[in-house]
Amino acid sequence: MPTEFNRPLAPEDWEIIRRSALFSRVPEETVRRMVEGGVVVSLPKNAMVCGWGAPADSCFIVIDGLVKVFRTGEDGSMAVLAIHGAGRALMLAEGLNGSPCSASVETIGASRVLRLDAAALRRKIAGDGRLAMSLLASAASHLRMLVAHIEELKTMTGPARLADMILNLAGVRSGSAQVTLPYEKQLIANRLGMTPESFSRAMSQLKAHGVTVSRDRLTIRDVARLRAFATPDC
Amino acid sequence: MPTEFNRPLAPEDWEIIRRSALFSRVPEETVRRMVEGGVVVSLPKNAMVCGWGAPADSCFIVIDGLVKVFRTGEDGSMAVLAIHGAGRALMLAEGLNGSPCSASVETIGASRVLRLDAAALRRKIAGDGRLAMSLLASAASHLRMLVAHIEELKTMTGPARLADMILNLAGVRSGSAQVTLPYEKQLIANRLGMTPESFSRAMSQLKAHGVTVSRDRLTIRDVARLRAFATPDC
DNA sequence: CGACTACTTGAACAAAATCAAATGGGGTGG
DNA sequence: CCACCCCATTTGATTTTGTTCAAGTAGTCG
Repeated sequence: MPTEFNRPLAPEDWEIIRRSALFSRVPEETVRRMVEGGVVVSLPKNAMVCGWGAPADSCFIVIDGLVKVFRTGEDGSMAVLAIHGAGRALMLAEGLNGSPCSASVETIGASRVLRLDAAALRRKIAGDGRLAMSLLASAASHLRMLVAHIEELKTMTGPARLADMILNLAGVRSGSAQVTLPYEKQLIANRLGMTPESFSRAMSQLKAHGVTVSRDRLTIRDVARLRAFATPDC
Repeated sequence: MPTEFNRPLAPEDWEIIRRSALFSRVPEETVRRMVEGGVVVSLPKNAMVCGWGAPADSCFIVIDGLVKVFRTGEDGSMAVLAIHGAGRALMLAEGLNGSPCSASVETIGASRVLRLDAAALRRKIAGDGRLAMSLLASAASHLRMLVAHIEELKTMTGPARLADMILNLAGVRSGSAQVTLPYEKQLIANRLGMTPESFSRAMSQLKAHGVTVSRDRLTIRDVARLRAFATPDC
């Protein structure tokens, strides 16, 4: 368990938060009030941010690095629910109504997160409808992500899910593209709901659809073609 | 498309909403303000409440009956995300921040829902921190449900998911129990992420673990034994 | 009674997990 | 600098799981 280093919010961290998707449409003054009193926590790789079932007395905002949100079964199996980077909130809904953490969170690389006291946040919201609204918006986007995740799991095959993820990473509509896998393949595999072996085979299949792989760098020859494979109909 | 019958909120409907899990911990006056101006809509079976992608200018609360929340793929495939009964909110997060509906909702039997104007609700929240907090709590519970759903899909086999669902319906820790399936098996199958055929076979497997089936009535000989099958470890 | 729908069952097939064994870097200690 | 080890990844063979297609049963509603 390596040491964690804490300090108050520095200007460059403030900029990251200010610009994040979560707050980009919220008045600056409102954001400032929300993060007031927060502490920046620096964490090494594989550090636990919070554990399932624990009281969520803090909320977090990722400033830097990547974290995985996951559940573990009694048998030690793990299901990755999401992987979050800068600007994403963690344990927001839980912290705000005093419920226990619904999942565990760990860093997957050296990261910095802003820790906010849940009780203080609650007080601020009670007095600021605008802040409440922006947090509700955050919850809504979180919900949409989970819903999309479930839909994927229920309706797409493994290789299709992988293709879909790669296309999202590429973020391009047509032509060719270069993508770098943002983290270990094992983790991606779990996030996509498959074993590392299946992941590897799925990747092989994509080679037949214009994807070349070298290490963690992918080249998509024709984005439209790959999309046609990921979403056969429509 | 059969007619829908609308009328203002009657006292008996008020009681249902007042007592629902969503509002049971919220001050009565707050709840009253929230549902003020709402309209009760009576819907027949298989009526659409709202469709994916449409602007969510209304939020709903189920008063009576059951609705399914689902997504459809471009190819017509359907993925049931949840099935909700009395007291559950629909399109709450979406309505509150003006985003489009993230899923479709249809009744699966004659139902009544309370329709609330999203813009009006938004205004009320901005002025009432307590109301905001209770809605945030609702969003949180919704999140937890989806997270649990994803975990199930990723870590349990079909029969285990079915067993788990039955145990939840029974709501008993030990001994024996009687359960009535609350809706069509096809729908349950989809909700559990499998085909009707697989559902049927899964049910057969459970017979070997002390479950007898007759129509939509199940008898669990020993709850603990079934639980051991659903959650092999721990 | 007959048509319809929901459900069940069977057989063949497809997808993914599992078990087992290679491959291949990257980093460490010598 | 090099040999070696550790770990992630890949590949192969096999088994489990679940889907698909097809046929049959049963209850329901006209």
